[in-house]
Amino acid sequence: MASPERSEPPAELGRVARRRQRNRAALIAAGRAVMAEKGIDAATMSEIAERADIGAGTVYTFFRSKDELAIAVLENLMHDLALRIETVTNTFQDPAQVYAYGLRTVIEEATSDPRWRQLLNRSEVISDAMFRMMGPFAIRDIENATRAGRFHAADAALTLRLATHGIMGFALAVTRGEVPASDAEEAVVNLLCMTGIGRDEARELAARPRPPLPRSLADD
Amino acid sequence: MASPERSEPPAELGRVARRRQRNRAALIAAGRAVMAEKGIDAATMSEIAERADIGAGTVYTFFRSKDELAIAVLENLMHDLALRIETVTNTFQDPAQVYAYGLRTVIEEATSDPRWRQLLNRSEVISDAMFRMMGPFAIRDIENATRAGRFHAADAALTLRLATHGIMGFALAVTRGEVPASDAEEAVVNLLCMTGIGRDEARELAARPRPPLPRSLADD
DNA sequence: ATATTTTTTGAGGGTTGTTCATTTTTGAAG
DNA sequence: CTTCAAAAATGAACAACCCTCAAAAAATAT
Repeated sequence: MASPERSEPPAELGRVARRRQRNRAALIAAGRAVMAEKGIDAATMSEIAERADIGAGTVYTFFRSKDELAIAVLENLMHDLALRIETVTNTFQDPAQVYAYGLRTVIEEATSDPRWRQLLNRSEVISDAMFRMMGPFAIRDIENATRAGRFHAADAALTLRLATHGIMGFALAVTRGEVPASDAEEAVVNLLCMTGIGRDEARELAARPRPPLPRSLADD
Repeated sequence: MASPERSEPPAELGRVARRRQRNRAALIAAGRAVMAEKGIDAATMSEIAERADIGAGTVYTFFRSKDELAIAVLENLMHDLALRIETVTNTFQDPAQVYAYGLRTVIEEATSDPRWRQLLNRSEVISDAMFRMMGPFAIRDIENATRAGRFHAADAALTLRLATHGIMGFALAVTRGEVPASDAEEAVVNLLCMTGIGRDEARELAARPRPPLPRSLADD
Protein backbone atom coordinates (compact mmCIF):
# COMPACT_ATOMS: atom_id res chain seq x y z
CA MET A 1 0.00 0.00 0.00
CA ALA A 2 2.75 2.40 0.95
CA SER A 3 5.21 0.93 -1.50
CA PRO A 4 6.79 3.55 -3.77
CA GLU A 5 5.08 3.42 -7.11
CA ARG A 6 8.13 3.22 -9.23
CA SER A 7 6.02 1.72 -11.99
CA GLU A 8 4.56 5.11 -12.88
CA PRO A 9 6.99 7.24 -14.86
CA PRO A 10 6.11 10.86 -14.07
CA ALA A 11 3.77 11.57 -16.99
CA GLU A 12 4.85 9.52 -19.97
CA LEU A 13 3.23 6.28 -21.03
CA GLY A 14 5.03 2.99 -21.26
CA ARG A 15 6.21 1.63 -24.57
CA VAL A 16 3.30 -0.79 -24.75
CA ALA A 17 0.72 1.88 -24.11
CA ARG A 18 2.32 4.06 -26.72
CA ARG A 19 2.37 1.30 -29.30
CA ARG A 20 -1.19 0.50 -28.39
CA GLN A 21 -2.22 4.06 -29.11
CA ARG A 22 -0.37 4.06 -32.41
CA ASN A 23 -2.22 0.91 -33.41
CA ARG A 24 -5.51 2.40 -32.36
CA ALA A 25 -4.81 5.42 -34.52
CA ALA A 26 -3.77 3.16 -37.39
CA LEU A 27 -7.07 1.33 -37.07
CA ILE A 28 -9.06 4.54 -37.17
CA ALA A 29 -7.11 5.74 -40.18
CA ALA A 30 -7.58 2.43 -41.97
CA GLY A 31 -11.26 2.41 -41.06
CA ARG A 32 -11.65 5.93 -42.35
CA ALA A 33 -10.00 5.00 -45.63
CA VAL A 34 -11.90 1.79 -46.24
CA MET A 35 -15.22 3.24 -45.17
CA ALA A 36 -14.77 6.24 -47.40
CA GLU A 37 -14.00 3.91 -50.29
CA LYS A 38 -16.78 1.38 -49.90
CA GLY A 39 -19.24 2.79 -47.43
CA ILE A 40 -19.62 1.93 -43.79
CA ASP A 41 -21.67 -1.20 -44.32
CA ALA A 42 -19.60 -2.61 -47.15
CA ALA A 43 -16.32 -2.07 -45.34
CA THR A 44 -15.23 -5.32 -43.74
CA MET A 45 -13.40 -5.69 -40.49
CA SER A 46 -10.87 -7.99 -42.13
CA GLU A 47 -9.86 -5.42 -44.71
CA ILE A 48 -9.59 -2.66 -42.14
CA ALA A 49 -7.50 -4.87 -39.87
CA GLU A 50 -5.25 -5.91 -42.72
CA ARG A 51 -4.76 -2.36 -43.92
CA ALA A 52 -3.81 -1.34 -40.39
CA ASP A 53 -1.49 -4.35 -40.27
CA ILE A 54 -3.25 -5.75 -37.25
CA GLY A 55 -4.69 -9.19 -36.64
CA ALA A 56 -8.39 -9.51 -37.27
CA GLY A 57 -9.10 -10.55 -33.71
CA THR A 58 -7.00 -7.78 -32.21
CA VAL A 59 -9.38 -5.15 -33.47
CA TYR A 60 -11.82 -6.30 -30.83
CA THR A 61 -9.40 -5.40 -28.06
CA PHE A 62 -9.75 -1.80 -29.21
CA PHE A 63 -13.40 -1.62 -30.24
CA ARG A 64 -16.16 -3.85 -28.99
CA SER A 65 -17.92 -3.96 -32.36
CA LYS A 66 -17.82 -2.69 -35.90
CA ASP A 67 -20.31 0.00 -34.95
CA GLU A 68 -18.03 1.24 -32.23
CA LEU A 69 -15.16 1.46 -34.68
CA ALA A 70 -17.33 3.33 -37.15
CA ILE A 71 -18.29 5.80 -34.43
CA ALA A 72 -14.67 6.34 -33.51
CA VAL A 73 -13.81 6.93 -37.17
CA LEU A 74 -16.56 9.50 -37.60
CA GLU A 75 -15.81 11.26 -34.35
CA ASN A 76 -12.23 11.53 -35.46
CA LEU A 77 -13.31 13.03 -38.76
CA MET A 78 -15.65 15.51 -37.10
CA HIS A 79 -13.14 16.56 -34.49
CA ASP A 80 -10.65 17.33 -37.23
CA LEU A 81 -13.19 19.39 -39.08
CA ALA A 82 -14.27 21.27 -35.98
CA LEU A 83 -10.69 22.30 -35.26
CA ARG A 84 -10.09 23.40 -38.84
CA ILE A 85 -13.23 25.50 -38.80
CA GLU A 86 -12.20 27.09 -35.55
CA THR A 87 -8.91 28.28 -37.04
CA VAL A 88 -10.93 30.34 -39.48
CA THR A 89 -13.80 31.54 -37.34
CA ASN A 90 -11.70 32.79 -34.44
CA THR A 91 -10.74 35.71 -36.65
CA PHE A 92 -14.35 36.77 -37.18
CA GLN A 93 -15.87 39.82 -35.54
CA ASP A 94 -19.59 39.09 -36.00
CA PRO A 95 -20.58 36.28 -33.60
CA ALA A 96 -23.45 35.30 -35.89
CA GLN A 97 -21.05 34.71 -38.74
CA VAL A 98 -19.12 32.17 -36.70
CA TYR A 99 -22.02 29.73 -36.58
CA ALA A 100 -23.05 30.56 -40.13
CA TYR A 101 -19.57 29.77 -41.39
CA GLY A 102 -19.65 26.43 -39.62
CA LEU A 103 -22.96 25.50 -41.20
CA ARG A 104 -21.87 26.52 -44.66
CA THR A 105 -18.53 24.79 -44.42
CA VAL A 106 -19.89 21.51 -43.18
CA ILE A 107 -22.51 21.47 -45.91
CA GLU A 108 -19.90 22.29 -48.52
CA GLU A 109 -17.59 19.58 -47.20
CA ALA A 110 -20.31 16.96 -46.99
CA THR A 111 -21.65 17.56 -50.47
CA SER A 112 -18.42 18.04 -52.37
CA ASP A 113 -15.82 15.76 -50.84
CA PRO A 114 -16.19 12.35 -52.50
CA ARG A 115 -14.82 10.70 -49.39
CA TRP A 116 -17.92 11.77 -47.50
CA ARG A 117 -20.37 10.38 -49.99
CA GLN A 118 -19.95 6.77 -49.04
CA LEU A 119 -20.34 7.68 -45.41
CA LEU A 120 -23.67 9.37 -45.91
CA ASN A 121 -25.58 6.19 -45.60
CA ARG A 122 -25.91 5.58 -41.90
CA SER A 123 -26.30 9.34 -41.83
CA GLU A 124 -27.72 9.18 -38.33
CA VAL A 125 -24.36 7.93 -37.09
CA ILE A 126 -22.63 10.85 -38.76
CA SER A 127 -25.12 13.38 -37.45
CA ASP A 128 -24.53 12.00 -34.01
CA ALA A 129 -20.78 12.17 -34.28
CA MET A 130 -21.09 15.69 -35.64
CA PHE A 131 -23.26 16.73 -32.73
CA ARG A 132 -20.91 15.23 -30.17
CA MET A 133 -17.67 16.52 -31.66
CA MET A 134 -18.71 19.89 -33.02
CA GLY A 135 -21.34 20.53 -30.38
CA PRO A 136 -19.04 22.09 -27.78
CA PHE A 137 -17.89 24.57 -30.39
CA ALA A 138 -21.14 25.23 -32.19
CA ILE A 139 -23.29 25.49 -29.09
CA ARG A 140 -20.89 28.02 -27.67
CA ASP A 141 -21.06 29.96 -30.95
CA ILE A 142 -24.83 30.01 -30.95
CA GLU A 143 -24.93 31.15 -27.34
CA ASN A 144 -22.38 33.86 -27.99
CA ALA A 145 -24.43 35.18 -30.87
CA THR A 146 -27.55 35.02 -28.73
CA ARG A 147 -25.88 36.99 -25.95
CA ALA A 148 -24.81 39.53 -28.55
CA GLY A 149 -28.43 39.90 -29.60
CA ARG A 150 -27.88 38.50 -33.10
CA PHE A 151 -29.55 35.14 -32.51
CA HIS A 152 -32.49 34.33 -30.26
CA ALA A 153 -32.04 30.65 -29.59
CA ALA A 154 -33.93 29.39 -26.56
CA ASP A 155 -32.02 26.10 -26.56
CA ALA A 156 -28.77 26.16 -28.49
CA ALA A 157 -28.13 22.43 -28.10
CA LEU A 158 -31.52 21.58 -29.47
CA THR A 159 -31.12 23.93 -32.41
CA LEU A 160 -27.78 22.37 -33.24
CA ARG A 161 -29.17 18.86 -32.89
CA LEU A 162 -31.85 19.62 -35.46
CA ALA A 163 -29.32 21.35 -37.68
CA THR A 164 -26.86 18.46 -37.76
CA HIS A 165 -29.52 16.01 -38.85
CA GLY A 166 -30.84 18.50 -41.37
CA ILE A 167 -27.38 18.99 -42.82
CA MET A 168 -26.83 15.30 -43.31
CA GLY A 169 -30.26 14.87 -44.82
CA PHE A 170 -29.49 17.62 -47.29
CA ALA A 171 -26.11 16.18 -48.15
CA LEU A 172 -27.63 12.76 -48.68
CA ALA A 173 -30.24 14.19 -51.03
CA VAL A 174 -27.57 16.02 -53.02
CA THR A 175 -25.47 12.88 -53.28
CA ARG A 176 -28.43 11.02 -54.66
CA GLY A 177 -29.11 13.74 -57.17
CA GLU A 178 -32.52 14.51 -55.71
CA VAL A 179 -31.52 18.07 -54.93
CA PRO A 180 -29.00 20.32 -56.73
CA ALA A 181 -25.90 21.26 -54.78
CA SER A 182 -26.75 24.87 -55.50
CA ASP A 183 -29.58 24.64 -52.97
CA ALA A 184 -26.94 24.71 -50.26
CA GLU A 185 -27.31 28.43 -49.73
CA GLU A 186 -31.06 28.22 -49.24
CA ALA A 187 -30.55 25.28 -46.90
CA VAL A 188 -28.20 27.38 -44.82
CA VAL A 189 -30.80 30.14 -44.72
CA ASN A 190 -33.35 27.65 -43.41
CA LEU A 191 -30.98 26.30 -40.77
CA LEU A 192 -29.97 29.78 -39.67
CA CYS A 193 -33.61 30.69 -39.21
CA MET A 194 -33.81 28.10 -36.44
CA THR A 195 -31.59 30.34 -34.33
CA GLY A 196 -34.35 32.95 -34.29
CA ILE A 197 -32.51 35.38 -36.51
CA GLY A 198 -34.83 36.99 -39.03
CA ARG A 199 -34.97 35.54 -42.53
CA ASP A 200 -33.49 38.68 -44.09
CA GLU A 201 -30.49 38.62 -41.83
CA ALA A 202 -30.19 34.89 -42.39
CA ARG A 203 -30.11 35.46 -46.13
CA GLU A 204 -27.45 38.11 -45.77
CA LEU A 205 -25.32 35.88 -43.55
CA ALA A 206 -25.57 32.97 -45.96
CA ALA A 207 -24.48 35.11 -48.89
CA ARG A 208 -21.31 36.60 -47.42
CA PRO A 209 -18.00 35.60 -48.96
CA ARG A 210 -16.71 32.44 -47.34
CA PRO A 211 -12.97 32.22 -46.58
CA PRO A 212 -11.43 28.87 -47.54
CA LEU A 213 -10.86 26.11 -45.02
CA PRO A 214 -7.28 25.00 -44.31
CA ARG A 215 -6.39 21.48 -45.38
CA SER A 216 -6.75 18.64 -42.94
CA LEU A 217 -3.67 17.20 -41.33
CA ALA A 218 -5.03 13.73 -42.01
CA ASP A 219 -5.05 14.36 -45.75
CA ASP A 220 -2.13 12.90 -47.62
CA MET B 1 -51.35 -9.19 -82.74
CA ALA B 2 -54.91 -8.40 -83.65
CA SER B 3 -56.32 -11.16 -81.49
CA PRO B 4 -59.04 -10.02 -79.13
CA GLU B 5 -57.52 -9.63 -75.68
CA ARG B 6 -59.95 -11.76 -73.78
CA SER B 7 -57.33 -12.16 -71.08
CA GLU B 8 -58.04 -8.71 -69.69
CA PRO B 9 -61.22 -8.65 -67.65
CA PRO B 10 -62.61 -5.10 -67.87
CA ALA B 11 -61.06 -3.67 -64.69
CA GLU B 12 -60.82 -6.36 -62.06
CA LEU B 13 -57.69 -8.34 -61.35
CA GLY B 14 -57.46 -12.11 -61.68
CA ARG B 15 -57.52 -14.37 -58.65
CA VAL B 16 -53.76 -14.80 -58.77
CA ALA B 17 -53.03 -11.11 -58.95
CA ARG B 18 -55.40 -10.53 -56.07
CA ARG B 19 -53.77 -13.21 -53.97
CA ARG B 20 -50.40 -11.80 -54.88
CA GLN B 21 -51.42 -8.38 -53.59
CA ARG B 22 -52.77 -9.89 -50.40
CA ASN B 23 -49.46 -11.63 -49.86
CA ARG B 24 -47.56 -8.45 -50.55
CA ALA B 25 -49.66 -6.68 -47.95
CA ALA B 26 -49.13 -9.55 -45.52
CA LEU B 27 -45.40 -9.24 -46.02
CA ILE B 28 -45.46 -5.53 -45.33
CA ALA B 29 -47.58 -6.07 -42.23
CA ALA B 30 -45.28 -8.81 -41.00
CA GLY B 31 -42.25 -6.69 -41.76
CA ARG B 32 -43.74 -3.78 -39.90
CA ALA B 33 -44.43 -5.98 -36.87
CA VAL B 34 -41.06 -7.67 -36.73
CA MET B 35 -39.11 -4.51 -37.43
CA ALA B 36 -41.02 -2.63 -34.75
CA GLU B 37 -40.21 -5.43 -32.31
CA LYS B 38 -36.54 -5.95 -33.01
CA GLY B 39 -35.37 -3.06 -35.12
CA ILE B 40 -34.80 -2.98 -38.85
CA ASP B 41 -31.36 -4.52 -38.76
CA ALA B 42 -32.15 -7.27 -36.28
CA ALA B 43 -35.30 -8.32 -38.11
CA THR B 44 -34.56 -11.34 -40.26
CA MET B 45 -36.11 -12.12 -43.60
CA SER B 46 -36.88 -15.66 -42.44
CA GLU B 47 -38.96 -14.49 -39.51
CA ILE B 48 -40.83 -11.95 -41.59
CA ALA B 49 -41.55 -14.55 -44.27
CA GLU B 50 -42.67 -17.08 -41.70
CA ARG B 51 -44.95 -14.62 -39.96
CA ALA B 52 -46.50 -13.73 -43.30
CA ASP B 53 -46.83 -17.45 -44.00
CA ILE B 54 -44.80 -17.19 -47.15
CA GLY B 55 -41.77 -19.17 -48.27
CA ALA B 56 -38.45 -17.51 -47.56
CA GLY B 57 -37.51 -17.45 -51.22
CA THR B 58 -40.83 -16.01 -52.31
CA VAL B 59 -40.17 -12.75 -50.55
CA TYR B 60 -37.64 -11.95 -53.22
CA THR B 61 -40.31 -12.07 -55.91
CA PHE B 62 -41.92 -9.09 -54.17
CA PHE B 63 -38.89 -7.14 -53.01
CA ARG B 64 -35.44 -7.30 -54.49
CA SER B 65 -33.72 -6.97 -51.12
CA LYS B 66 -34.26 -6.54 -47.43
CA ASP B 67 -33.67 -2.82 -47.82
CA GLU B 68 -36.41 -2.60 -50.38
CA LEU B 69 -38.81 -4.36 -48.04
CA ALA B 70 -37.86 -2.02 -45.22
CA ILE B 71 -38.54 0.95 -47.45
CA ALA B 72 -41.93 -0.43 -48.41
CA VAL B 73 -42.76 -0.98 -44.75
CA LEU B 74 -41.83 2.55 -43.80
CA GLU B 75 -43.57 4.12 -46.74
CA ASN B 76 -46.68 2.22 -45.75
CA LEU B 77 -46.41 3.53 -42.21
CA MET B 78 -45.88 7.09 -43.37
CA HIS B 79 -48.68 7.02 -45.85
CA ASP B 80 -51.05 5.86 -43.14
CA LEU B 81 -49.95 8.64 -40.88
CA ALA B 82 -50.23 11.28 -43.59
CA LEU B 83 -53.82 10.31 -44.29
CA ARG B 84 -54.75 10.31 -40.62
CA ILE B 85 -53.24 13.75 -40.17
CA GLU B 86 -55.13 15.01 -43.18
CA THR B 87 -58.46 13.99 -41.67
CA VAL B 88 -57.76 16.40 -38.84
CA THR B 89 -56.10 19.27 -40.65
CA ASN B 90 -58.68 19.63 -43.39
CA THR B 91 -60.96 21.18 -40.78
CA PHE B 92 -58.46 23.92 -39.96
CA GLN B 93 -58.91 27.51 -41.03
CA ASP B 94 -55.39 28.86 -40.53
CA PRO B 95 -53.15 27.46 -43.30
CA ALA B 96 -50.11 27.83 -41.06
CA GLN B 97 -51.67 25.62 -38.44
CA VAL B 98 -52.00 22.78 -40.94
CA TYR B 99 -48.25 22.35 -41.31
CA ALA B 100 -47.68 23.04 -37.64
CA TYR B 101 -50.10 20.30 -36.68
CA GLY B 102 -48.31 17.86 -38.95
CA LEU B 103 -44.96 18.64 -37.38
CA ARG B 104 -46.26 18.35 -33.86
CA THR B 105 -48.13 15.15 -34.52
CA VAL B 106 -45.26 13.36 -36.20
CA ILE B 107 -42.92 14.31 -33.39
CA GLU B 108 -45.43 13.17 -30.80
CA GLU B 109 -45.95 9.90 -32.65
CA ALA B 110 -42.26 9.24 -33.15
CA THR B 111 -41.29 9.93 -29.55
CA SER B 112 -44.17 8.27 -27.76
CA ASP B 113 -45.18 5.21 -29.75
CA PRO B 114 -42.93 2.35 -28.65
CA ARG B 115 -43.35 0.72 -32.03
CA TRP B 116 -41.41 3.58 -33.59
CA ARG B 117 -38.48 3.36 -31.24
CA GLN B 118 -36.89 0.32 -32.79
CA LEU B 119 -37.26 1.86 -36.20
CA LEU B 120 -35.37 4.98 -35.27
CA ASN B 121 -32.07 3.43 -36.02
CA ARG B 122 -31.63 3.68 -39.75
CA SER B 123 -33.35 7.00 -39.19
CA GLU B 124 -32.25 8.21 -42.58
CA VAL B 125 -34.46 5.57 -44.17
CA ILE B 126 -37.41 6.76 -42.13
CA SER B 127 -36.75 10.41 -42.91
CA ASP B 128 -36.67 9.50 -46.55
CA ALA B 129 -39.90 7.56 -46.44
CA MET B 130 -41.47 10.41 -44.53
CA PHE B 131 -40.36 12.90 -47.12
CA ARG B 132 -41.65 10.82 -49.99
CA MET B 133 -45.00 9.89 -48.47
CA MET B 134 -45.88 13.00 -46.53
CA GLY B 135 -44.15 15.37 -48.93
CA PRO B 136 -47.04 15.82 -51.33
CA PHE B 137 -49.23 16.84 -48.42
CA ALA B 138 -46.77 18.86 -46.40
CA ILE B 139 -45.25 20.73 -49.31
CA ARG B 140 -48.71 21.75 -50.44
CA ASP B 141 -49.45 22.92 -46.88
CA ILE B 142 -46.30 25.01 -46.70
CA GLU B 143 -47.01 26.56 -50.07
CA ASN B 144 -50.60 27.32 -49.11
CA ALA B 145 -49.46 29.07 -45.99
CA THR B 146 -46.84 30.95 -47.98
CA ARG B 147 -49.44 32.12 -50.47
CA ALA B 148 -51.59 33.22 -47.56
CA GLY B 149 -48.71 35.33 -46.30
CA ARG B 150 -48.23 33.33 -43.09
CA PHE B 151 -45.05 31.54 -44.12
CA HIS B 152 -42.25 32.82 -46.35
CA ALA B 153 -40.67 29.64 -47.61
CA ALA B 154 -38.55 30.11 -50.70
CA ASP B 155 -38.36 26.36 -51.32
CA ALA B 156 -41.03 24.34 -49.55
CA ALA B 157 -39.58 20.98 -50.56
CA LEU B 158 -36.19 21.89 -49.17
CA THR B 159 -37.68 23.16 -45.92
CA LEU B 160 -39.60 19.92 -45.51
CA ARG B 161 -36.54 17.84 -46.33
CA LEU B 162 -34.58 19.52 -43.56
CA ALA B 163 -37.54 19.21 -41.22
CA THR B 164 -38.03 15.47 -41.70
CA HIS B 165 -34.42 14.74 -40.91
CA GLY B 166 -34.53 17.10 -37.96
CA ILE B 167 -37.63 15.40 -36.61
CA MET B 168 -36.07 11.98 -36.75
CA GLY B 169 -32.89 13.25 -35.16
CA PHE B 170 -34.91 14.72 -32.34
CA ALA B 171 -36.93 11.55 -31.87
CA LEU B 172 -33.76 9.47 -31.82
CA ALA B 173 -32.24 11.70 -29.14
CA VAL B 174 -35.39 11.45 -27.02
CA THR B 175 -35.43 7.68 -27.36
CA ARG B 176 -31.86 7.51 -26.14
CA GLY B 177 -32.65 9.74 -23.20
CA GLU B 178 -30.28 12.45 -24.38
CA VAL B 179 -33.10 14.97 -24.62
CA PRO B 180 -36.32 15.20 -22.59
CA ALA B 181 -39.53 14.61 -24.52
CA SER B 182 -40.75 17.93 -23.18
CA ASP B 183 -38.36 19.66 -25.60
CA ALA B 184 -40.75 18.72 -28.38
CA GLU B 185 -42.48 22.08 -28.32
CA GLU B 186 -39.26 24.01 -28.65
CA ALA B 187 -38.20 21.67 -31.43
CA VAL B 188 -41.40 22.46 -33.28
CA VAL B 189 -40.73 26.17 -32.83
CA ASN B 190 -37.30 25.69 -34.38
CA LEU B 191 -38.67 23.72 -37.30
CA LEU B 192 -41.46 26.21 -37.89
CA CYS B 193 -38.93 29.02 -38.03
CA MET B 194 -37.48 27.41 -41.15
CA THR B 195 -40.65 28.40 -42.99
CA GLY B 196 -39.75 32.06 -42.50
CA ILE B 197 -42.51 32.74 -40.01
CA GLY B 198 -41.30 34.90 -37.16
CA ARG B 199 -40.25 33.23 -33.92
CA ASP B 200 -43.11 34.77 -31.97
CA GLU B 201 -45.70 33.45 -34.35
CA ALA B 202 -43.92 30.12 -34.39
CA ARG B 203 -44.11 29.96 -30.63
CA GLU B 204 -47.80 30.78 -30.69
CA LEU B 205 -48.47 28.11 -33.31
CA ALA B 206 -46.58 25.46 -31.38
CA ALA B 207 -48.51 26.19 -28.20
CA ARG B 208 -52.04 25.94 -29.56
CA PRO B 209 -54.19 23.06 -28.32
CA ARG B 210 -53.64 20.01 -30.49
CA PRO B 211 -56.69 17.94 -31.44
CA PRO B 212 -56.15 14.18 -31.10
CA LEU B 213 -55.25 12.00 -34.06
CA PRO B 214 -57.68 9.26 -35.10
CA ARG B 215 -56.47 5.70 -34.62
CA SER B 216 -54.73 3.94 -37.46
CA LEU B 217 -56.61 1.31 -39.42
CA ALA B 218 -53.55 -0.92 -39.24
CA ASP B 219 -53.68 -0.97 -35.43
CA ASP B 220 -55.19 -4.08 -33.91
C1' DA C 1 -56.35 -35.46 -69.72
C1' DT C 2 -52.08 -33.39 -71.09
C1' DA C 3 -48.75 -29.94 -71.87
C1' DT C 4 -46.84 -25.53 -70.78
C1' DT C 5 -46.15 -21.63 -68.37
C1' DT C 6 -46.02 -19.31 -63.96
C1' DT C 7 -45.28 -19.19 -59.15
C1' DT C 8 -43.58 -21.00 -54.87
C1' DT C 9 -40.29 -23.20 -52.12
C1' DG C 10 -36.52 -24.04 -48.72
C1' DA C 11 -32.06 -26.00 -48.61
C1' DG C 12 -27.53 -24.38 -49.48
C1' DG C 13 -23.77 -21.00 -51.08
C1' DG C 14 -21.16 -17.27 -49.89
C1' DT C 15 -20.07 -13.39 -46.68
C1' DT C 16 -19.20 -11.28 -42.62
C1' DG C 17 -19.01 -9.96 -37.62
C1' DT C 18 -17.34 -11.97 -33.61
C1' DT C 19 -15.17 -15.44 -30.39
C1' DC C 20 -11.55 -18.03 -28.18
C1' DA C 21 -7.91 -21.45 -27.55
C1' DT C 22 -3.30 -20.85 -28.64
C1' DT C 23 0.84 -18.32 -29.38
C1' DT C 24 3.67 -14.38 -28.75
C1' DT C 25 5.33 -10.52 -26.25
C1' DT C 26 6.44 -8.11 -22.09
C1' DG C 27 8.82 -6.72 -17.97
C1' DA C 28 10.00 -7.95 -13.45
C1' DA C 29 12.43 -11.24 -10.45
C1' DG C 30 15.94 -14.61 -9.57
C1' DC D 1 21.01 -14.32 -18.91
C1' DT D 2 17.22 -17.23 -17.69
C1' DT D 3 12.62 -17.88 -15.83
C1' DC D 4 7.97 -17.02 -15.44
C1' DA D 5 3.46 -15.24 -14.96
C1' DA D 6 0.49 -11.89 -16.82
C1' DA D 7 -1.04 -9.24 -20.81
C1' DA D 8 -1.72 -8.82 -25.68
C1' DA D 9 -2.11 -10.51 -30.28
C1' DT D 10 -3.57 -13.84 -33.54
C1' DG D 11 -6.28 -16.18 -37.12
C1' DA D 12 -8.89 -20.29 -37.67
C1' DA D 13 -13.42 -21.58 -36.68
C1' DC D 14 -18.27 -20.36 -35.50
C1' DA D 15 -22.74 -18.64 -36.04
C1' DA D 16 -25.90 -15.77 -38.32
C1' DC D 17 -27.95 -14.12 -42.22
C1' DC D 18 -29.04 -12.48 -46.99
C1' DC D 19 -29.92 -14.15 -51.19
C1' DT D 20 -29.89 -17.72 -55.18
C1' DC D 21 -31.56 -21.47 -57.74
C1' DA D 22 -32.83 -26.12 -59.08
C1' DA D 23 -36.77 -28.50 -58.28
C1' DA D 24 -41.67 -28.88 -57.12
C1' DA D 25 -46.29 -27.21 -57.08
C1' DA D 26 -50.00 -24.57 -58.98
C1' DA D 27 -52.29 -22.38 -62.64
C1' DT D 28 -53.52 -21.97 -67.26
C1' DA D 29 -53.84 -23.31 -71.97
C1' DT D 30 -54.49 -27.03 -75.40
